[in-house]
Amino acid sequence: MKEMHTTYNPKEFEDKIYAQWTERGSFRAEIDPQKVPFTVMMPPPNITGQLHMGHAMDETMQDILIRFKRMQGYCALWLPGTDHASIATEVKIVEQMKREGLTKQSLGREEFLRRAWAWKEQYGGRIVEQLKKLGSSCDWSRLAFTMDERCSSAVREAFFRLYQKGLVYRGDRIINWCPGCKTALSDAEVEYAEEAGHFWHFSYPLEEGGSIVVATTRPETMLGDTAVAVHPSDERYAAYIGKYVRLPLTDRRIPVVADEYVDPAFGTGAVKITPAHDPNDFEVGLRHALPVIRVMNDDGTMNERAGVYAGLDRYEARRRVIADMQALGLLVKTEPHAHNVGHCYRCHSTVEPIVSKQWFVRMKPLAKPAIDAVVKNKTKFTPDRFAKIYYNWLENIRDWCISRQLWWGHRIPVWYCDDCGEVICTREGEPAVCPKCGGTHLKQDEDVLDTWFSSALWPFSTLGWPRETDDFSYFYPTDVLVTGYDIIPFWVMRMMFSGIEYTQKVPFRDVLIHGLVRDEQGRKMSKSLGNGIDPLEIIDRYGADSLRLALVTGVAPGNDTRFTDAKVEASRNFINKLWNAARFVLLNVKDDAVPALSAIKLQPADRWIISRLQTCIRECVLSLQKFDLGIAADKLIDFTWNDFCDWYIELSKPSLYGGDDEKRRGALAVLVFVLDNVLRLLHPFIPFVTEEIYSYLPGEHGMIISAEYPRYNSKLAYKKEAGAFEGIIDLIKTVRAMKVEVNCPPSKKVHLYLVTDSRRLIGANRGSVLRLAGASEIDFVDSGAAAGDKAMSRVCEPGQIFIPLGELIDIEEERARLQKELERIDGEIARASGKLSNHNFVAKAPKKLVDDERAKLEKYIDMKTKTQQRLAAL
RNA sequence: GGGGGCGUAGCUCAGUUGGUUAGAGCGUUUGCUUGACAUGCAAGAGGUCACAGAUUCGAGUUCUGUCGUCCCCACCA
Repeated sequence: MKEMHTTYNPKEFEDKIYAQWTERGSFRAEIDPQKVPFTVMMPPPNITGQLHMGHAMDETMQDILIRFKRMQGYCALWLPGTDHASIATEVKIVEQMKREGLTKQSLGREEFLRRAWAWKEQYGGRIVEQLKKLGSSCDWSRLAFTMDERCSSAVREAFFRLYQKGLVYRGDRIINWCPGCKTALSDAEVEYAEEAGHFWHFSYPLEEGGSIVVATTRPETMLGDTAVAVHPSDERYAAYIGKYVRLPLTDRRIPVVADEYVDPAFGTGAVKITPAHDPNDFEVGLRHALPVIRVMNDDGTMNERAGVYAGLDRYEARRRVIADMQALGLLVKTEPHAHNVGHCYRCHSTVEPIVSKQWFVRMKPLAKPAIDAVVKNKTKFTPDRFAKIYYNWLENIRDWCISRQLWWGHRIPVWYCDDCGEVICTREGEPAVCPKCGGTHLKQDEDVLDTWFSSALWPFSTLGWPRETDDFSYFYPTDVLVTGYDIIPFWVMRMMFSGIEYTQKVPFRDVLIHGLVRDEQGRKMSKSLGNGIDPLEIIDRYGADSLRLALVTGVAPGNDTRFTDAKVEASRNFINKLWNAARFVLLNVKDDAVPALSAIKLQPADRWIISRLQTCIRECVLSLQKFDLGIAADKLIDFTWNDFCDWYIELSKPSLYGGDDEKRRGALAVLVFVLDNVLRLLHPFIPFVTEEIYSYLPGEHGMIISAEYPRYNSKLAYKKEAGAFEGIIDLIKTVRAMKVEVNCPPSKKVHLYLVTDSRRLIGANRGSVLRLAGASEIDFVDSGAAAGDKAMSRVCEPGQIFIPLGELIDIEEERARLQKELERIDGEIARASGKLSNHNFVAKAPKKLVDDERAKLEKYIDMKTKTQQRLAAL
């Protein structure tokens, strides 16, 4: 039999084991009608991305669930993939081209796309390799990409269906325009941040004399003003309604209109209306049939409609407008004003609301069924409070702008007829002839779709939809989606309504939401702060298992967590403990044949640990089923370290070294049995080290990844025996504490005198008690007198302990200690009898609770008597 | 303006449907080269569960309010 290394060194086996899993196809989900499928779709990381802690946590949680279900016998599919990340990737490629002195325009669309694909080939696989280092057991044979053929045909089909149903439309609307990326953005892609700005009050002269003062934070937009609005019931301005204003800096004549939108209490109570550059103004403009004058170009400079300001950057234009207004004596005042400014989530440029012709998805009809599905519990959020956030989004949703003025992405499958203007959307192929006029001058829409349009189809596009593939019919709908709360609006919500709309089924039954991984000080990890911790570096230092465990312990679903080296070290220490426990077991096994559990006579300690194991299995499986990964991990660590290592292994030593071969073989059988269970229980959390240790276990067995997950076995619960055995543990702990109290060195053996009813049980565990309590002899006596006058005493679960300590003990100190103990016992008696004298408690509380309380009271009364006797004897 | 989280040991956090003496890791105190492990072992110290009410036989847990703190959404120019 091969021997384990003396120290836990993950580097020696993690890569090797991953290769073994891959070679054996352990991750591959083969459709099996006999099995129940369990499917998880990996949130596809961006091809531009590098693995960060957020991914590491997300992947770890998914891998835990997948490995757990796989071991439970499900046909577990974890489907991996990457996202083309339209805007993020295009930004990177443009940057790269810029360094070479190239632009999109100079290169042309075709050449640009060729470079983009080359870029994808070069970097798109990087994150996939990083995922493997974590131990992710995904089915790489099904690796998907949002722009591969499968996903692209799903996008085409989805768009076509929406078009047929009139759920997509093209129109001029105010959208968020990013002058940096030169594309439209959806509402979700804008991030707001408070900035110190100014509020400029401008005086607009009325045609008939007098003036009206408006306030603005974006003076340059006044060049596109087409009205001034006041509240209809605002008396101050009642006389001006219907009159005209001469818009300064231009020669335009614009009306004063009345609109409910204006808040008379804010600012001057008069608002300049710029329909082309403000969403609210746009609405006002529609109500009053105002012209829409767009004064800005796509790159953030002013256009020819801005007159003398044409060609200036928006901020330069702002300065000039202010200066010119001041020169005209029309700048009434400037006041500081903090306001929220929208920024592009990719390049962080200040976003401009601009009127523009874009494609939109009509959201109202899609949102309703998506809300209902969660209300009706077809899809369940964990923790469920996130359902509220989901509702909140969907209930207030506006139409989704899906066109992007980019090249990298799914081109909008719409053609325009140059001859008659007909708009053509086809299910597949490229139309050659206009169905309306027969013309052949057809041009495809220049724009691509929002990246999230294809991600929204992820749970089924990856399985072959719209074709009725075997994968699709077997694995869909998926079971659980694991993701962070920050992308509920981007992704979760959109998958929900898309899944329901296209497949008539919710795309997943559960959504497990986790929080953010923060740095040691609780700050969000970010590139700009430079406070990100590289998971790969942590893996290099501690191994993937330690990282994984650190990411799930002490974490509650949905809550943010801080990542610290100390946490990884704690996990590493645990794994080291497990490693050494295994080493202990296996060193003792040597080349012996280990008997089956059923073939040996179980000792009390054996039944105790086996019973504790059953409890652990039950609680662990229950927690995993509820997605309480942190709790499950805690229970496993606690059982392994405390019950198994600190108690059972120590308890087994007298059997192993006592010279009784039957006992030795019995202890070995139990040690191997428990170790085997512990490894399988822990495998989803720390797959590498459990696989490695498993390979050293005696007997014929395959790999742990395909082993069965432990199941609770009521026949092995041994409730009564295990309960009784707790008394032995209490006895040992009490003796240990007694020795420490009097500074008796652990190496000095003491003589125990016990007054107890549990002579048989203690007798059966005599060796363990002597060894673990550090005692030389045990005598069962009827009273403490046998221990002599100068003895100390304590009451424990099985009875009363006396230890004659001769000169080692100070009578006065012991008396004081007993006095203190008596006070504590009195407190307990008061508490218990108080509870029991409460008629309501006795009458209304469950019977078991009342009985327990009575038993406790009796125990304390007994303890009090014994302690008092001891005090008197001193 | 709307919604949500958090406030528990020195620090970071768990705490399942209300029910023994409120837990863990780290830190800390004392002792220990105990035939797997000092990445360890044993024994400890350390908590008015933010505050005030309410419900209940019983509240860290449920409800109401207050304070502090963080986040998301909306975006009154």
